[in-house]
Amino acid sequence: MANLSGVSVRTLHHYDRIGLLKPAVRTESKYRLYGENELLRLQQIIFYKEMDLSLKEISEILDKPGFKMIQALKTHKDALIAKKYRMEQLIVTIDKTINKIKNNEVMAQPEELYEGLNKEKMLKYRDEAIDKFGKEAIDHAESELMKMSKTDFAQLKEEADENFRCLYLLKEEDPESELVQNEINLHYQIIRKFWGTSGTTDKQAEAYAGLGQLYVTDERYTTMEGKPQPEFAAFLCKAMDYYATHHLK
Amino acid sequence: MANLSGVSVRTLHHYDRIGLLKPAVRTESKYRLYGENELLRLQQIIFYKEMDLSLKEISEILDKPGFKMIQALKTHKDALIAKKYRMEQLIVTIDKTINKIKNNEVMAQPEELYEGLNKEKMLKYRDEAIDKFGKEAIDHAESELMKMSKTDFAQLKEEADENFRCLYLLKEEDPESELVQNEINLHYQIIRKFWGTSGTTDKQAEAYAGLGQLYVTDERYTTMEGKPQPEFAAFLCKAMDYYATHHLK
DNA sequence: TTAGGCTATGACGTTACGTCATGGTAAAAG
DNA sequence: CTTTTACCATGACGTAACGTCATAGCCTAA
Repeated sequence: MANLSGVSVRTLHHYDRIGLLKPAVRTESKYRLYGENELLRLQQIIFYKEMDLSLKEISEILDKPGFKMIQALKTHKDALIAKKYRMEQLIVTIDKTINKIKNNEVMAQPEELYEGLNKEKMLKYRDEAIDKFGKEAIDHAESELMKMSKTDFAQLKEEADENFRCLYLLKEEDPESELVQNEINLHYQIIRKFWGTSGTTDKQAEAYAGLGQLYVTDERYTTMEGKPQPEFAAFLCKAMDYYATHHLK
Repeated sequence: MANLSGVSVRTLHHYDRIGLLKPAVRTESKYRLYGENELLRLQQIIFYKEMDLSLKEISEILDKPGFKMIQALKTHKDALIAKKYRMEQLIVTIDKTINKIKNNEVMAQPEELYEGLNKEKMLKYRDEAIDKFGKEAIDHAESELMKMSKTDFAQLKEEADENFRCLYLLKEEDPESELVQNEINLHYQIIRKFWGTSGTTDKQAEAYAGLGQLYVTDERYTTMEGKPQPEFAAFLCKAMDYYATHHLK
């Protein structure tokens, strides 16, 4: 049986033990003898294993017919798509890391963290943020930022600026429209990078909505070309609040 | 430390035990106290974990600098690419399977196996093949085929025919040229689907070369539009033999 | 009869922790 | 000063799917 199918003897033992594939008969000397039915079942098992299903899932599929099976396969397909996506992300990240090492870019120093930004302003923002979100969160965020290289940081800042410009252009749209919400989602992802990803999801949701309030109450954060934009601030606040309540659990 | 970093206390215990991350000090009551250095190291660990590296790999990377690290990352990247590719294949397979189930295509019955082909001829071929490659291989091949649905089988047949036509068009080329060898490789893959994938690689190589001989000695297999093509048969034989000796170990 | 080759069972190893269970500690509450 | 509350530590078992011995029985050809 093992030779015919290509699986190991140990594997057959294992399948026997867990009840996935029992031998047709057991001789008096305890030898496992398999028949044609067992071979066919084994081949099904191998097939589903190739599709990365767990043995538990396989036995559920093999012992039930039709509809359930499609459901299981679809679920599994989604999982595979997610995995594939993850692989892609990781590949990109690795490439970036390799480049960083090659360029001898070391982790940024704390002093450089706010480089390129108005230092005073940032420190004020920092204090305010500590009040709003707690010292732990900010400490965490800073340690996250410190792990980034200069180019990474510059890129993140660029992304954030671009995103902000996009949102500004959408300020006449419905804050709850898909268009706006997509951009808000991007905003949230970027902000998360500044914060790091600590805290539970609902705490994060709360904090994110809170950040929206911050935009409204402090026009410094919604000033375009020197001019305060209170309506834009209100728009942002609505969009962020909607996002927090509807997309962050 | 656990709160700051987001990992569990158990995880810290684990890292301590395996020596990946030791606390800075241990109080008299055995409490683990971590300092800033440990926090930074932990964040590195988390970073590499996100990249799907094993803890062993991480400790190797963190305890050695520069070049080795790039090497490790590249190796890992290749692995990720392979995984991603695998995911893609699996997704396609699952889709096909779902479609098959939806179309209520059951596994083909043995009688239908040679449907569309000249039955007599096929049975003769079958006997001959059993002589050549042994009963086991043919039995296995048939059970493989039986697992296929009708459309699958038709598709495989179509692929085989197309491949055969291509090879015929290449009959004036050098049998060892890359062009021909690529098509021969495809031919081998298709033949393998008929055979299943049982047996060791060298046995398969032997059998594949033997199949070439079969083409030469029996013109039935290289008859185009009713006319035997002995030169084409010889060409095929050379190409297959070269492929078997050079690409099949 | 014996050696070679196959089989069975049992148990430990692998990865990266999760999840108890038991018991000690530290600091706040009473 | 004691209790409560909230952490902390160690130890051990569980997970998925077998691989890898170790020990011992079985079958068959020479």
